[in-house]
Amino acid sequence: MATLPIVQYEEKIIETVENNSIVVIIGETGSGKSTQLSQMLHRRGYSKIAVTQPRRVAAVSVARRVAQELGVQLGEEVGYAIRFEDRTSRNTRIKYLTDGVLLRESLADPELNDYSVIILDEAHERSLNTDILMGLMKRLVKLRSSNLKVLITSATLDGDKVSKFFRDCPVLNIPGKLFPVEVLYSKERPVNYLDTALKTALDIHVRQPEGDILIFMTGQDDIEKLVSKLEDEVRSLDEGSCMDAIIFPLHGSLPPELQVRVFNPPPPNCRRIIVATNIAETSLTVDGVVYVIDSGYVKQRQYNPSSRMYSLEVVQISKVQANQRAGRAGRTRPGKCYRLYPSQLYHDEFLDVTVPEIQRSSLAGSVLYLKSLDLPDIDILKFDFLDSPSSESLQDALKQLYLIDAIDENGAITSIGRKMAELPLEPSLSRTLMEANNYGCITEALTVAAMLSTETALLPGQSKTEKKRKRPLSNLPDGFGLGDHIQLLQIYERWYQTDYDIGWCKDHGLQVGIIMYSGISMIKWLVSASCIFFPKLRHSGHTATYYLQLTTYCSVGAGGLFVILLQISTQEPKNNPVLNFLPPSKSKVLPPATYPYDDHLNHYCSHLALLLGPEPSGVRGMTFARDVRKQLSQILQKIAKEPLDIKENRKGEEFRRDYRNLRKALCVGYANQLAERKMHHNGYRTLGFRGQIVQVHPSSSLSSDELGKFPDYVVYHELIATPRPFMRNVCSVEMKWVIPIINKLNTLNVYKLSGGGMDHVEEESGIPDLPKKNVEVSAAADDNESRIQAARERFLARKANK
DNA sequence: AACGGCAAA
Repeated sequence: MATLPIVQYEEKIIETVENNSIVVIIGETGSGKSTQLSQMLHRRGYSKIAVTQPRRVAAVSVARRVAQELGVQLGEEVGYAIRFEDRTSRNTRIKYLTDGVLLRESLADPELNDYSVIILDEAHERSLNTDILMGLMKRLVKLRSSNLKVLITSATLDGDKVSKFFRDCPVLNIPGKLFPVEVLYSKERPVNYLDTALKTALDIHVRQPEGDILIFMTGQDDIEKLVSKLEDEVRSLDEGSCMDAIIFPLHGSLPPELQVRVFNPPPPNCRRIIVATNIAETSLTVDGVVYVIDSGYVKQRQYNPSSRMYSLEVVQISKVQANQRAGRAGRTRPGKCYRLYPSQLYHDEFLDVTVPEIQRSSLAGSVLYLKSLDLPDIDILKFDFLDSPSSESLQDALKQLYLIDAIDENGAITSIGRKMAELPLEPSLSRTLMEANNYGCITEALTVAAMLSTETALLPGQSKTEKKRKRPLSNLPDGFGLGDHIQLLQIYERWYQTDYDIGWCKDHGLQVGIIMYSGISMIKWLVSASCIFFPKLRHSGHTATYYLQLTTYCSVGAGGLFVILLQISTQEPKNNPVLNFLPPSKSKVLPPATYPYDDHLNHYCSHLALLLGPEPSGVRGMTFARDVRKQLSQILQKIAKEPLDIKENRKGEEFRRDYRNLRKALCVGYANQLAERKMHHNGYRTLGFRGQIVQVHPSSSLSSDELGKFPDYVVYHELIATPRPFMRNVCSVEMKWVIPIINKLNTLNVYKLSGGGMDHVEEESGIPDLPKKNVEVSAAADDNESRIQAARERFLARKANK
């Protein structure tokens, strides 16, 4: 601890913080900023300190580490708060939280008066939430200049910019504890970066002394190709000519038990070669890496506000990213970084900093959030961001919010919008929930919202053997052909009928997800699943017998958080290492009566977290949906004036063949995401400005009629160009529900929405200096008028046919 | 008939 570089700077840091409201800290990797800054300020007597982290695991593991260093019980003086889990108490003085949680807290108390210090950690990653927080902090220090200190940690290349943003606040540089990394550039950009990476890796393997190799690629496809090529090449090397090599793929859609394999130390005289996405850039740290091969590329999600479409593109990384990648080689000893691009390219073409997420995302949710804060002096279009999103993007957000009644025609937040902002959902889904309450289908709508929040519950398993196996999707409900929202609802209802049986998910090819337990919640789980102590777990009410097996354990993050993965299966495991792993005295019986909690076990478990999941791929599966649903219904109950009729779920009501009320609610909620089928084929045109021609995604459960035609109108959850434009997750709606929305589209006036109509200067000038957008509005209005006419005619024609 | 970088409330 004493060797952390930051310790020498304590006096300087404290002095600067005492004299300034905002301080930027440039803390390189290994400087100890995440664990030490909060403790220094705590020692200095600041009453309550919040430290934000962009990732949940980081918030938990750093808090755990700090509690350990201070010798206190986690959740007392030192605690953390992440979604679904608040481990703090009245005594908590240092609180680690995800930036999303702090944003939620500031909704309840915009001045965040609970805190005397707020530290925004990892601000250089420029996550959407951190950027909004930076804007808010700038205001807050003015309001609370006497009793609030803000610290922002960033990267070398970004520090001056952040300082400038905060009125030239002081910047402190804290060196890191990395070993030197020699950077080698290639002479030119390779034609085929996959082959070049292959050659470079083999060259290192054959010529260079021991040390693991980490290769940064862009995605799963390239990783799998490179892994198999590397395996072939390594196998064909002469026996004994060099050391062995073991090759691991590493990316987010890999099941966690395969992800954590890279943490196992390699056998003697064996080199690990890890082929990874940028998951290894920040989220996972592998010790022992000495050589990094950097392709210079990354896949980025991009939002285009004029087409309202997302795309996933391979782009050049930024200098900050390149340096972060290089740094991965110097964690345990001096290393080397092989950049597969020329040094000139790095200096001349690479952006200093990654394009912030706020400039790459749809902003409807963020704008609604800001509106709901009621900041009196703030015009949303002029909100002071470190990097502003384009005005087109902000206007897009305003239009969307207007269409779903979250703001009125003058851009002011409505009472509906206020309630929507309370829900941790995209605006269209929170609007759907509001409407569903009026139509008596809130129970179902909650489930739909929760299932859509998982994004990946229905994805098939990723491993090759999984792909060969035919997905038994045919056994799953089909949504009666009405669309994916209905199908997701039916799937969840089925799962509910099995009493949330994890085996059922597995049998039906659904992602289960990971449940993260720690501390007391983990002990509770251990007790309830006494299978740890008895290898057989009999699932109550069912005849099947499940077995639990410890598959692996490892430590992640700087705080030394231990993760155990347990696997549930219906096959009897060959061995059960759990019994060996637990302290011998506790490995027999733990009767529920001794809980809470056997001191020894409690102490033991306070340094453990447990990830439980049979075969999750990505963290978000069915268990996540269940957590989200519970959270949403709690929030809804809280903000409702009268008690709501929310049931845990409905059983066996599949006779509701048309789900009319639910689809009606969805139509209102997704008024900004409507599409109309083209006359003569199954393509759709999105309604609203600049209609896009799009197709229903082939994976959709939406079915066509006997003539092979899709419904005339659908709502969609997302537009994605991959690279052809698709609507992902669609639901059939009826024209008569759509007409009021089209009418509303006609009243849309961006000028007024963005507050321009209230701008005195422009009004008094008398010059009708209408922005271009107004021209667009009238053009769109004509367009819509003719479309309504056409729709009416078709409607009447169909009626006449019947 | 497509196919998914990483986060988070």
